[in-house]
Amino acid sequence: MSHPLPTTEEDRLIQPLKQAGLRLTPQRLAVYRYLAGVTTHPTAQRVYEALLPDNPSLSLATVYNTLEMLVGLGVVNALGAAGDDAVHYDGDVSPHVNLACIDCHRVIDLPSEHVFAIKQEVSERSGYQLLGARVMYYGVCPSCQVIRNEQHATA
Amino acid sequence: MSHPLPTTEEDRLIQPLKQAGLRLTPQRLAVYRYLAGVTTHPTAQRVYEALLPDNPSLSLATVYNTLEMLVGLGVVNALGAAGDDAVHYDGDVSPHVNLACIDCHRVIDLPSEHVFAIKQEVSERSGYQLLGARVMYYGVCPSCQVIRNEQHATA
DNA sequence: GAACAAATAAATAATGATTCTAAACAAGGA
DNA sequence: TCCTTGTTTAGAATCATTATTTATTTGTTC
Repeated sequence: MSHPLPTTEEDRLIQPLKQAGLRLTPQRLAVYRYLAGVTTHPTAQRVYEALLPDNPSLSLATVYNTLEMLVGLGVVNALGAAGDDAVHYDGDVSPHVNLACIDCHRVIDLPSEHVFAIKQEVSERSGYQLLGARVMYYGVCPSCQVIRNEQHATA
Repeated sequence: MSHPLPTTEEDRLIQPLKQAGLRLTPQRLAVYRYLAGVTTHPTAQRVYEALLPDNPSLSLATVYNTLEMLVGLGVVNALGAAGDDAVHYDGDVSPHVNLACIDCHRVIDLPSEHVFAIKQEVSERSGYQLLGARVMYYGVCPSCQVIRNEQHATA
């Protein structure tokens, strides 16, 4: 082939895997593809449920292991819990802000020019070997604010 | 008294408590004071252990309840886990960056001009009622990088 | 200041997300 | 093919966190 192939999810996963001496397995690809293809910020349980129909033999432990590995490779971010007590993951590792609602436990993205600057700041000054980021603000989303007000009025 | 009192930890806790209709108890003050007076980012368990000598009747459940409340009041930030699976808390709610090491699970602070800008950006654009922030980068700290290299050399 | 009511803390049990363990499986090299 | 190594699976175990129940404290009213 004389022209460059477009970058696929597969490509973005294979390189870091090789570099770490790890194999590309169907399970790993499936987990990564799912996270990369979705704009939500699912928990391990949700990833498992989403993949189960097409991967009937998939184990929840594998999802946990794979997510941990992907975080270690830096191709997925671990955002931590969002009011619930399950870790949410983000397949988008480009600098952006996450917003979590502590009532409905949903997490959304928010573009921001300044996160680029922070990332540079950190990687230059810290001496850390950076793996990922967790730029998350938490609070009550507009629709849950409405619900809270209704309940307050009722009570 | 004709001159203004200096702001103490107590003051910064009492106002939000009153506004929420909650009482100031010795336990709540102790937890808040500890977090506000420390530059580390302890877990609930650590807070409990630190306070136990002076508060022999303190219960771990109370620490959890209190921390959750303080987060809800916005006077403490919940940073999420740092490679371990325990939530770390930050008594410093002023905008700054946290850096977590996934090997030793320590979390440190890093000043940053840009976090101020992000916070404003988010609170203006999001429509969320913001309670706290979690601006955390994770990776391997310099001393744990050394340890990793040693192990690699040995193995 | 005693007696009541509401809020809070304590102790402990229960939950459930995550991790560990052991066994089966797959891939690659001699 | 056989062996070695890495990976997945299934289920048991762990342990941070939450819920529950009871006792204590606090604030209030007479």
